[in-house]
Amino acid sequence: MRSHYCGELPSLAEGSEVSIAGWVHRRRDLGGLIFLQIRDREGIVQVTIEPDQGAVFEAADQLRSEYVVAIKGRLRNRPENMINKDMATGHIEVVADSIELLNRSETPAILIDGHEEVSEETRLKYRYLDLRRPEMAHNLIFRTKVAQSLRRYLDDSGFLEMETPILTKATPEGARDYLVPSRTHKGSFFALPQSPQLFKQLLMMSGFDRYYQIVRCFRDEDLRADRQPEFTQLDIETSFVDEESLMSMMETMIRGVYKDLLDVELANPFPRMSYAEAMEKYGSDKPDLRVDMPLVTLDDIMQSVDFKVFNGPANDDNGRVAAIKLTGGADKVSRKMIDEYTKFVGVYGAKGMAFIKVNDRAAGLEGLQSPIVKFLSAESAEAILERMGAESGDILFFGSDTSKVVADALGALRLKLANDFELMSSEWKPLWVVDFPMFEEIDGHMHALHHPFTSPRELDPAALKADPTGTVSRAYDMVINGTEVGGGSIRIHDTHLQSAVFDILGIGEEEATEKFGFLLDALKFGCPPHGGIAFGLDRLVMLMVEAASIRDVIAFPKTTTASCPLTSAPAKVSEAQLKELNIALTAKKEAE
RNA sequence: GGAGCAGUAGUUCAGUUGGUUAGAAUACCGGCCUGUCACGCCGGGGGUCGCGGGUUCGAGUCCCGUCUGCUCCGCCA
Repeated sequence: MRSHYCGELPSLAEGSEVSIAGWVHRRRDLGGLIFLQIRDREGIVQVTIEPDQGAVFEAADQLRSEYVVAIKGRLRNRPENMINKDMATGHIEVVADSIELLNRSETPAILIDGHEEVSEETRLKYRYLDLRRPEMAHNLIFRTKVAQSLRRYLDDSGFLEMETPILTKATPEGARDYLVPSRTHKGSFFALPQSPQLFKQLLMMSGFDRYYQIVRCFRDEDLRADRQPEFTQLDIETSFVDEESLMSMMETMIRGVYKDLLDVELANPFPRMSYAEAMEKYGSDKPDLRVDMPLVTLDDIMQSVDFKVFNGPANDDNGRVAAIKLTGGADKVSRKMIDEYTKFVGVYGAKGMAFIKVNDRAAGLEGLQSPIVKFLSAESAEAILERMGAESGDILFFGSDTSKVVADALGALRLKLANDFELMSSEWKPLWVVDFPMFEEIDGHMHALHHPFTSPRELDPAALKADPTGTVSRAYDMVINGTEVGGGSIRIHDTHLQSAVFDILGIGEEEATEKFGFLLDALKFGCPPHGGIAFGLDRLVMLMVEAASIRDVIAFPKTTTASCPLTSAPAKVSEAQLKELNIALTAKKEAE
């Protein structure tokens, strides 16, 4: 039996008897000596075998990369010989007394050393090998420790971990559903949950006033570096609380996780920012406060500038002119880079991007280098520079379009500039974004910014209907370093208010009854005031381990086309299976 | 649905204006080396250039289509 993981060995005294088990990470022969590096989930340790060790030497001589072994031996300190400081166990070695070969291995398809990059495709196809790599093992172990820390806090605070259905009902709003055909009800479908939202609200109505669940959620939408079709949420709901106490608890929980795992003290309390301020200053509802480069609105100055690109949006209620300042950027940003940044903001809908290099702040218009300077009067130029706090050597980038395009374009450019010029501070910057609008009007249709069960501040249904877009909701998002790690709200617990919200969203009475009748019914039977939050566990872990991709914190993730190269899922099913489900496929390719 | 990048040895990549037998590193196999740890040195094996079509005397290279991976926009209440 194994007595220790490799990673634990440095804490043991020299001469300790140890027995380890794992894979041959690497083998080195030097003359008659054999060096083995043995790897398990916790680390790597060197095992040394000398030629006069007889049977042990014979056993070691058979070993190849990725063979599985169990080794008994004694610890020996060898600090003078250890060159590789990266190996955590570098100053010790195990002198083997016995080596047992547990299994052989074919030549691995991918290199596990980690000193060479392997393509994503290969890594996913041989994921079980990829997960042997120390980096991936670390990420996944870290993930379970995050979950442990979260559970510990919630359990200690009286929360009940409860399960909710995976086979459930399709929701009319929100993301595309993954559907599962029903065999017993031919032609009907289950949907996999996008979140346990309604079930957790029903649990509140049942009196389980503190609920949580670490739960898989499913959304059939296109993937991103931080988005998978199935992902894990820490889902929480509580009764008889307001947003203050809930946010306070959740902060404490997240501060605890950072303290436990990274020994980092996050701000106490987290700062708050309104949605309006976040959009205004950062062009985003998840501002990254590590970067100090706010968007500055210039509408009032640009209204009178004789240049349609500026005065158009400046005079339009839905338009905006704003700028950001890259301090000392005039010399660093070449013409070519400006072209690249212009292309970059083009992706967000910006039709162009004006800039001003401030070569000599004292020289007025003469001191400015820019294609747009000819449209500016000395007074308006001075007003812009004054507003921006611009000094000699700075460069300004302008956005002038609809408010949305300006926010998206300059918001993204701000982060790109910070990355390109290494302006990100290394601190952790958490905050709450609050005061979200209840609704958003898109193409004449009302949309819930959060979800349709979020309570508005305005509790009178009639008043809400009179001015839906003017209403602020009781929602809150937790944002850390520009990543939305969690979001929630106080919910509606009044059946009339819930009906009014459905009505505003264009969900008629009939549809509301069909889709959410059970919720509207339940609200009538003594629903306590309640609210909750859901954290994206994958994103939280990703942020904490600084992973570039969500795939690096999930054991078996999907590719960009939502498939799994390891199992070849999704896959075709037999005619018999389809027949049983009463499903006929129509889109047959002629190639088949 | 759209844009960009990539696909060549087990792996990571190079491959010029279209031109002889497609290279390197690493991994693997054999040999040498008694303190290596990305060791070093010598030798060896290893290729459906993603797939299909086209242009051409000749295509890894040019053109068209298609598939796959990654990133972004749309989408993700």
